Amino acid sequence: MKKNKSVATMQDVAKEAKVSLKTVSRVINKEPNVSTKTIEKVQNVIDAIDYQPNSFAQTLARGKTKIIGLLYDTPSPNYISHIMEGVLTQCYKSDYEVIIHPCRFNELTLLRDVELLIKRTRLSGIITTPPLSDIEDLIKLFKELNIPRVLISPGSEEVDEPSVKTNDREASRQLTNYLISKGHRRIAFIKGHPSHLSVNDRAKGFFDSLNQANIVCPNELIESGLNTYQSGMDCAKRLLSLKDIPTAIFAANDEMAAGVIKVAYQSNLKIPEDLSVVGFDDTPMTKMISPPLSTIKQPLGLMGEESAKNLINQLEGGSEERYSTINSTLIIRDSVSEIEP
Amino acid sequence: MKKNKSVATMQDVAKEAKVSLKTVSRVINKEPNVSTKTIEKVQNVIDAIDYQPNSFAQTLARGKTKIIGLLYDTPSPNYISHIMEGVLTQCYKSDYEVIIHPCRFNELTLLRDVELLIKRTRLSGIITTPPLSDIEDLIKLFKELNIPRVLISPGSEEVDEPSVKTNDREASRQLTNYLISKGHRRIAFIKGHPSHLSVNDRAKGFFDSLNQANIVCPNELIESGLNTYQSGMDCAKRLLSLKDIPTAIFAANDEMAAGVIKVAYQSNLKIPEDLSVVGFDDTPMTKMISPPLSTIKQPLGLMGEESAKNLINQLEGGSEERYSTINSTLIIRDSVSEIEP
DNA sequence: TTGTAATAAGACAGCGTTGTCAAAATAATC
DNA sequence: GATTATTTTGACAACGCTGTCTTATTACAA
Repeated sequence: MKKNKSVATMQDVAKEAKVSLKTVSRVINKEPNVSTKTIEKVQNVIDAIDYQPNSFAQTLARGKTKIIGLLYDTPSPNYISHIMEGVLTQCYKSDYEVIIHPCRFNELTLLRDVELLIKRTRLSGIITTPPLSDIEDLIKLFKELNIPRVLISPGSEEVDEPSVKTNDREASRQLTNYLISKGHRRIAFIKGHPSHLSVNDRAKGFFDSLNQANIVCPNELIESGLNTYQSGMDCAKRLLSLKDIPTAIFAANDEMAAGVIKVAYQSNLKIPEDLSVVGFDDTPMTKMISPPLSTIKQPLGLMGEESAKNLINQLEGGSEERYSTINSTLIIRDSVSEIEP
Repeated sequence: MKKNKSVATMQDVAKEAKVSLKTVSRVINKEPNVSTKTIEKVQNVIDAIDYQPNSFAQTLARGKTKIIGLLYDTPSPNYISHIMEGVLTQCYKSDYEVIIHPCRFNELTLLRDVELLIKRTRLSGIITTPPLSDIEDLIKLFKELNIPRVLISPGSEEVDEPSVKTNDREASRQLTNYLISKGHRRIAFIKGHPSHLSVNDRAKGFFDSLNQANIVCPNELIESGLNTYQSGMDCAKRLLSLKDIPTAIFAANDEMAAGVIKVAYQSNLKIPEDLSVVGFDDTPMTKMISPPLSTIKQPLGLMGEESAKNLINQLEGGSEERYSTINSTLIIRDSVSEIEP
């Protein structure tokens, strides 16, 4: 190939520094047993000619990659881009590359696709986001391929897999407590997408709080949505056509909550005076709608960082905690009113 | 290394099919001059043992990578994730890998960072998003490094670089025309972030329309924001404290438009009855606020696809158009009212 | 048939690293 | 000062593929 214009190679460094190839390699990889004098000499040459090791040659020689795959399936742009941000910064620090891979949740070829991805790019580890974190066959595949992995927010509780979770259930309980503390007793809940197990915790926390306060929630106040704005509207329509409408509605995500608010306005209800609404996720939109929505914020960036840290730790043979939980926080804005009983 | 558990290699295929290494290579790369019989024989073995070529070895041997870098600097999650989606699907088809790389616009190390990225990962091509597409030093760097590239939505008109643009100026003109057609004459404009050249076109189109209609726009009606919700509120406050407030406000992006709406409500103005508002970008939020915002939608996914296509075409020696323009479209919703003069 | 051109298949040397093992240099011991 | 550890360096063969060049095979014409 074009030997002339090409980038500097280890050969060049070795020749210039008058040492062997292997010694340069040692310096680069900070291996022990190199005299400080040699290190300095080599490092100077490296700096001088701006040498960058060829990662492909490294990978080939080492027999293993430094690449992490981030799998996702069309979650909200907000979700994935923040998770990604965290994963990238962490991987960048540890000199790992990241391959972002969109999947189709309910595509038949999902498993094969992922298998090919892993084999083709020789991924050294994988991070999954919901709802992929709950696909049992996928996890089985990872096990078979024996590939290190971290699941972000798996919904099932008994997963014996490295994972990063948030305390959604507890946060959800707190938010419900907050509603109750404001005098609400007739509270409706709109569940999230049935196949997204990870949103289940949100419902659980809701019921935890109600039980604790000895409030019984009639079935008519429980709706099931699809995580979309439209489905939030649909559920709200049913809820608001009840003879005895709820005083507050807790939607399992912000989009659905926004749908609720929309329908409430259409029904000439004022928010929060006539109806309190809360959501979950703290998407940017929550600040911009009227009234600004009270909700729960997941530390997405941190979750991304944490999962990458966890995975890299596995890869480098560390033995830290394989499970971690990060706290979500309540964001109180103006969508809840105090009511007199 | 662990020769036992390892994945299948070209050797294995060659041995099994009783052909030479090179012949297997030919089949894999669909090179000419292989008899159909041999192709079939080899392909069968490949399928049977589920052989996947080692891309690192390929890259090393070929002397060039199939990796594209996508550079971005904290644009809205919505923007980057849709662009990314398009880039990924296109690259996936052509068997390219994508490395997503966040940059810090005004960090001193930006240039060095990018240079290192390129050298370290041996990127074969680069795609930039705004505002990076307008950093002259960055483009100079690309030129020096002689690396193929595509700029998405560069703001400057005279860039002689492969690029993918939208007809923002024209779309903006049309949206303004629409306002005028509804009887508006006193229309305010909130410009975008001064260092994001790409949003300039939006202002230009606005003035195009006004000029065409022989409407003069007093200076007091031109505000300059920072693309954020908060800055939209700030600008709106000034605009709405004028003695003679505008009948319509065109904000250069949706976030700022949302800020305008917020402030208008605070000032007890009804929208669209008392004030019409339009934005730009069609972020998901625009449907959820009240009233749903009229705006302009950029085909982000397509833009991503197009830029990847363009870049890959350069890389593979094709000679198609280096510039392309994709049409943005007007999205008319309920934030504009007709006014009687 | 025989000779020639076209086509198909293979041998072999890299690509730029790292791992293994051996050699050289240095330090430590008696 | 001779001998033995220890540390530091180097030679060389992988890693799994592709490019170049050569050879074997087949097709075609005379």
